[in-house]
Amino acid sequence: MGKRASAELGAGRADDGLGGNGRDEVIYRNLFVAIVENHLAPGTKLPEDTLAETYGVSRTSIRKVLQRLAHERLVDVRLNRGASVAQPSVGEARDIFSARRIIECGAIPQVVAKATSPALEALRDLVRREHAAQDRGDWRESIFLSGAFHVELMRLSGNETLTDFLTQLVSRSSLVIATYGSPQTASCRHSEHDDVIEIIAAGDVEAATRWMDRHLRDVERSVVLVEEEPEPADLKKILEEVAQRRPKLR
Amino acid sequence: MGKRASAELGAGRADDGLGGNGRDEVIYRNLFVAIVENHLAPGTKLPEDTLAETYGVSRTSIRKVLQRLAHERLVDVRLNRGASVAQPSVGEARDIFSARRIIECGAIPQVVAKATSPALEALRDLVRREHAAQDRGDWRESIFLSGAFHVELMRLSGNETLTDFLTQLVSRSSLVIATYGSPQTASCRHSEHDDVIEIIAAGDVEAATRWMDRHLRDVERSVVLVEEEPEPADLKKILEEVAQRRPKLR
DNA sequence: ACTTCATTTATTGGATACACTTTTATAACG
DNA sequence: CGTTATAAAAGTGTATCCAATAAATGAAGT
Repeated sequence: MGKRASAELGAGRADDGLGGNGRDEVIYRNLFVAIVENHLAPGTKLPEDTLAETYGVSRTSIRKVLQRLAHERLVDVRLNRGASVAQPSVGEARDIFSARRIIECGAIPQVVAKATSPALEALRDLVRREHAAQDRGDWRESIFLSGAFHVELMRLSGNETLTDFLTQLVSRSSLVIATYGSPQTASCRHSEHDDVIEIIAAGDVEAATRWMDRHLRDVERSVVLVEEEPEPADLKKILEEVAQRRPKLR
Repeated sequence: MGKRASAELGAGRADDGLGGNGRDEVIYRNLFVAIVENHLAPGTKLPEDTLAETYGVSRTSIRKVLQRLAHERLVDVRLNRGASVAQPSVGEARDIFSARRIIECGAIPQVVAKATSPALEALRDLVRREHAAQDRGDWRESIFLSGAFHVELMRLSGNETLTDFLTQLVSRSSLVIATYGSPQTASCRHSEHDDVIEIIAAGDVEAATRWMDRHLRDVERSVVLVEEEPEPADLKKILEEVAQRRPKLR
């Protein structure tokens, strides 16, 4: 895993309005990256004791971090049942992408208006790194940088509130990608990010908006696809079926 | 203060993905309403001990609630300095209203598409209550219900994620109104909420979008107005001026 | 009298301890 | 052999305790 690009994907600012103490900020970022880059699969339990030992702090600090991640909907916390990596439902996934279309397209005018040359160059660099990651087959980094691109684009609008919202939507998108959709599906094709930079540089609001809408619909279509059953897991039945196919243990 | 309308203004759902235990959920809602209805002025310190005694729980639970409110940007938490009711900056205020325009206008198509008769009737009832509060001069309830209207309108879209975002934006708007802007300015005039219901009932997406944009710009203009200085509080000067006006103590 | 420095007080950050709930393991029973 | 009941284990929820930091008070010096 190369040098981290956490800075770009926000993950909450250093001073975030919360009382981030530096130490638990590090813990937060670690968990955040672990979840968003899919090192921790959706549904994975996150026991407080384990995390506390891992990071050499007490459960108190861990709980704070988990609460924060829960509020960002990256983990589920159920009463007396602890925290686990969130598993977005299909409906949730649709909401997320719908929200992204509305917000990212809606902010395009301000993004175009405030886009400066150096800012665009920074975006180009981000895309370069994204392509590099893709070429070397590092799909985790690739997805990560792809998300960072969208967030940084939004940051150009100068609207911190919207940027925070989008940061959350983008990280949740990563969870959606991890839950539904095959790895290569999401990361490989959609790297037309170069295009939109030039459209924005040209100052064409209409075209940029249309591009963004199409782009997001493409990503969504390539991922959500199947409405799968809630999976109460007829474990018994499944095992019986398998057993019938292989009547004896060889 | 009449029966509360907390349900409408969200304030986080009962099961919110966090481990809301019922007890601290009550505490959260209390504080939430107190802040949004401006019973607690922006900048008010919120000492943990005081709150703990008030609600008869330990500081631990209070801290959890404060963290949550901090994440929703209704309180500021600074390291080793505790929590206080947030004071949105002018820039923040602008961002909030800008975000609201993008999100609320952007969601109009889905709102119109999914609006049902009973849903619209519920909205009309909300407006009736808003007018009632206005007529009796209860500007707190009035502002509260006005916000609830926007949130409930968004809820019609069926997009929970966007509804959550808007809930946060609306409550922060209340803080902005409390910080800048005179009470009657904000609550009195803008009760054209009836109009948009009929436009939506008629299914006119274009008109509804235009209405919403104009409405939100009106609200913003009536509130933010002045870019005021950071107020390092020339306490001394102020007191001297007062002293000069009243040279002797009676 | 005003400023500066030291001490005291108040308040927060974080760790530990204990009560309670859920889950797992074990044993008794059908 | 499978099912249910009981007991142990693991894990979470909350309160309390101690250390660290910031605010407030008071003293000394200019």
